[in-house]
Amino acid sequence: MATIKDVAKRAGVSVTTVSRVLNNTAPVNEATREKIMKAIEELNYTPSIIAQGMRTKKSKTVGVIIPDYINPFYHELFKYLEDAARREGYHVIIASTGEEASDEICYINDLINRNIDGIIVCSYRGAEETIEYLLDSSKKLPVIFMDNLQVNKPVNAVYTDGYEGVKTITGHLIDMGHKEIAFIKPLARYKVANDRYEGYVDAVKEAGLIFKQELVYEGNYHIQSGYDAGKYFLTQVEVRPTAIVSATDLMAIGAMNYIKSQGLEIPQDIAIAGFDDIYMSRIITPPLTTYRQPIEKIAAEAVGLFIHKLNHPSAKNRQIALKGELIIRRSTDIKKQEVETLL
Amino acid sequence: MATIKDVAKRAGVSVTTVSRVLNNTAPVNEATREKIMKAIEELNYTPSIIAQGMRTKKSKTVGVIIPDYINPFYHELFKYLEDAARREGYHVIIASTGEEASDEICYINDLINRNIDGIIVCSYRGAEETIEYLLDSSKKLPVIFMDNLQVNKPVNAVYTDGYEGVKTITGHLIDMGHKEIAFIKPLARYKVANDRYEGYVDAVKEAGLIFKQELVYEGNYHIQSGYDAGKYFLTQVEVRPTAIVSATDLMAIGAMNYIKSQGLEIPQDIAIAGFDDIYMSRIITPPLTTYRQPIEKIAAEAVGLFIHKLNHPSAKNRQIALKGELIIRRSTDIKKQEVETLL
DNA sequence: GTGAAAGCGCTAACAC
DNA sequence: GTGTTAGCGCTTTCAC
Repeated sequence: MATIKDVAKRAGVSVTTVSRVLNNTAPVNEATREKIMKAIEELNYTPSIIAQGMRTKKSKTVGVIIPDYINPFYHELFKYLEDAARREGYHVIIASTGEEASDEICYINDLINRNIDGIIVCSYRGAEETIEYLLDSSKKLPVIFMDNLQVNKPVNAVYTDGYEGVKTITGHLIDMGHKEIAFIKPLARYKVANDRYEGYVDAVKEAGLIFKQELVYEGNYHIQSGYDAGKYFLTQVEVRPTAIVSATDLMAIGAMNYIKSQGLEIPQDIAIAGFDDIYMSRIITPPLTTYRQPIEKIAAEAVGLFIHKLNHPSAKNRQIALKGELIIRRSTDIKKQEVETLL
Repeated sequence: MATIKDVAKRAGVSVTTVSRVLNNTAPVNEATREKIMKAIEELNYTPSIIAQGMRTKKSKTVGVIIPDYINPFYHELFKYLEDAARREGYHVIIASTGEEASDEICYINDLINRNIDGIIVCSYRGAEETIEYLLDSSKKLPVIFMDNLQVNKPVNAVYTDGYEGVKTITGHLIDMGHKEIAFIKPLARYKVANDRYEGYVDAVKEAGLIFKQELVYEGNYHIQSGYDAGKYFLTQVEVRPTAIVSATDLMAIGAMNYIKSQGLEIPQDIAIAGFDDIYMSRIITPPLTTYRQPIEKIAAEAVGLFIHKLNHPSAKNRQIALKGELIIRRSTDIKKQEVETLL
């Protein structure tokens, strides 16, 4: 690997000058510049990011904290995040969250002492301590939440408007003639979860339907809890709902599986809709109606927010709520295809 | 962030001594060691990996090249890879492969000048140039292939025995009484693909069945090509097969979708089996019979190989072929559950 | 417009 | 057992 010294020697100039043309940090004589460019070319030189980081305390790397690896939504999100970051010249290091809060904090520290330039936190649902630690870190480096946390401090955040989303999708079910609509609710700790819940409640109430607490099941984001929710709605409630809205696709798919296991038809016997639009949702039968999160845009905005905060550390934090899109498929609409042909 | 200097000052010793206790690189007086440990504790010091890398040319980071993000198998693999690497104190940086071979090489270079300590290549299916470049790089740093490439040079590799796997699964179908068994073949460029194909061919022949070329469809790993394969087998061949074996779960799922769209029943009208055991395979209906890749073990072995090569650069390269496991589900066996209850 | 020199935080000879 | 020193590859004053 050629170093800046090699380039300087070959071009017959000092390393300073080479650095200058590399970073455009001061005017350089055109002839000198050309000599240097030629040397760079010939030596196939690229500056060592490590050495740069040593001086500048920057690493052109951003840490991404992903809640659990269970939900494929995060895999997809991560991909777009990686793409968006790369387009800006950044690498991405993943930090999955574990069990022990203290381990997590160690891990975050580990990232920080790799001089990462910022942290993007995807829907963290772990320990309060870790959140606090992240909030604290955000004084020192950009921390972007892909979520709408219920915290007093106005953090930098980007997320899909869950209130609007669930309201839209519940409205769709109401339009389809359903009167008894159940909801699989996410754990209520954070605002993003409550937003979705409130979207459901308001849609039901505004349509003049009766809101029934027993039609709300609290899931834990895992597919199994969607399955359990399906079982609950089919066996434990007084009047069986004719439709189910789930706060995530994955739980909706879990519920579908229970319903199918009982020999019931979707959507004829019971309609079902999710939220996210993960890849799986179009593959399964019947394909799942859902509210698509604008995942690519979310990723781009998050990286944008990060870059902005990096360049303007004192800039006011922003919360960006993005609209998603209602995707109607067979699971709520019998007129749609039983199997998607465009995979 | 405290530095080694701060620790040295606080402990009243030189930085060298601190470095020594940090790295256990020379004996240190017990009393001195304790003083230093105390200072480290008090300052909450952790060494800067960047600065360490500056000297040692190591970064405690490994680059992972993932072929496409379409197949969820790679998401799952990546997770285990990350876990295994972390357990060894390594971070993982992802390098997805793109369209342009020259871009890819740039990207690999970019990783290398971040001083990554090695590269793990997952089933790369891209440009020949890139492979060459990687092979060339492997002279300088450990490169582990998670694949069995058809190259003359004996690389470091770990992979699931595809011959054995597909032979097992085809054998299972034969045991179930099938005589006309079709195969969705992967692109044949690399050994790993041909292994699977040969497993199919040998299973058919050894069972005394007639091998028919028209029952082999060449897919491109995407789900859509599985769908196309299903269509081909149902509409273009003389005698419709009663069973289909696919070289990947994803293509099997694509084929299932076509079959279901035609109103046929799986496995009654046609049985189908895959290879991989991705998460989706147990969620869909009917659940998919498959040959499970020992993904966690693959990841662990790959990281092990990497570490070993790092510590013994001149060690002979090894190819590790792992056995998988036949997972029988409803898609080939009517006696199994229509829907998995354990998600 | 250009260069010399210091220094980022660390490790590794080399001395003592 | 411990300290001094050089230097990894780069950026950045400060001179000229």
